[in-house]
Amino acid sequence: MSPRPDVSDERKNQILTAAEEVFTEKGFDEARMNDIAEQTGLSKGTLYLYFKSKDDLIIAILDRLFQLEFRQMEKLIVADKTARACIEEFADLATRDISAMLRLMPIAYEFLALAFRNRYVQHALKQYLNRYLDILIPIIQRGIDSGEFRAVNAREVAIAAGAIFEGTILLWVYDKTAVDPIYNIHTSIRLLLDGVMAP
Amino acid sequence: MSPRPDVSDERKNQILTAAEEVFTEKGFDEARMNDIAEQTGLSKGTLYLYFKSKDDLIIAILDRLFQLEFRQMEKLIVADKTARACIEEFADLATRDISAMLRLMPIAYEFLALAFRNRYVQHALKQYLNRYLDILIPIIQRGIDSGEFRAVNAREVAIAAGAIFEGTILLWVYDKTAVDPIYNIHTSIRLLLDGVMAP
DNA sequence: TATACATGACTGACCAGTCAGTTATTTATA
DNA sequence: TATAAATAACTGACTGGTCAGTCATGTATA
Repeated sequence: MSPRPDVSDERKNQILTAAEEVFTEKGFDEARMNDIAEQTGLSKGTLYLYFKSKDDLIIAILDRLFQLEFRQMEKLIVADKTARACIEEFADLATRDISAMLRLMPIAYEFLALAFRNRYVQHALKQYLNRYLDILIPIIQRGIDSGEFRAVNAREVAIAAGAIFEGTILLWVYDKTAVDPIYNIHTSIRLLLDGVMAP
Repeated sequence: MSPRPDVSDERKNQILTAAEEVFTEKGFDEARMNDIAEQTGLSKGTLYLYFKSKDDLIIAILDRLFQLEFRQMEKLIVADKTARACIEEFADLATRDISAMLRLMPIAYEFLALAFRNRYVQHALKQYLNRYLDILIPIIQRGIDSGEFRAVNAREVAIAAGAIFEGTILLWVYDKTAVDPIYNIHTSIRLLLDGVMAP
């Protein structure tokens, strides 16, 4: 028997949550390992018991973030709904926990910048987009086949919808007073769908 | 008379161009002032004759970037065209020099991340969005008033178009093989416009 | 000769990562 | 029950490398 219960999973998550907070506030480079240690209530040495480097910690945050996103996507229930209703529900789902998401945008854009130089980050983002397309394209195709939608290209529509989602948040970063992510994502998706509906 | 001709404007631009290159490749934090000096063919000390700090240099790059963008926007000629044609020309214009733009995306996303912590960057991005909206909203409104478009909200359409533009490039960063910025921006804008046209 | 322009070795602050030492908890033994 | 042994968990002062920014010293041109 171990002389003490294993707390490593708990500690790892505790550290990741603290790191997320500190990185969000200061950025990857301005954040000090000491800041993160302080935020957890642990010492700097302890961080290195659970993560072998600062970079390792950053990558672990990326992984946890995408796990969450994927779990979110899987909540979509397709059964007996119109394609339009499915896509609108998808938008609902995506905007449901938006305040938690928006909080993490400083990190998200650092990851996007990192993607140009870091293969692992690059691969994670690629996976994310393709997982999204694999869900949305069949729904749109079903809408086309059933005559609900015009004979558009399903992939092009899926990319347009994805661009609206990501782009609206980006515009919100440009000016938080000019754009309301939830509202504008919904109105934009509706305009797009209007352009796709069969006459 | 000065003992030598004033080269400071030329030097500044030379340094900015070199810095842009190095920052694009390595990111703001991994880039060394020595790297930039080497890229210009000047010495590190000389950089500090023209820019008082690394941060100052980064901000100067931001300023030059937006100057260029604004000059690009002003090329749009509105006279005697349908609103739809105007918006499509706007998309043409925006995608014309896209390869130069895409090259700078690593920097662009670093600026977006910076915007959360740096007031100056924040203000520059805000200006940019609002300048864009000030151009596009009147065009769309004109389309509505003339009966070319349905009675939609001009601002919502402008934001949707902006989101498509910015979001498509973002999706391209996610996966450069899955998205073709020029092609997908055009198809998406067209789908949106289809949704806006009067029946 | 006067001076704008340029240099690059140098410095000092900074910080990721280390490690010798400490503390806390459980188990084994008497 | 008391004590000792075992070890997981944790600590924080320290180190070595790094790099932005400086400045004493050139150099070329009017």
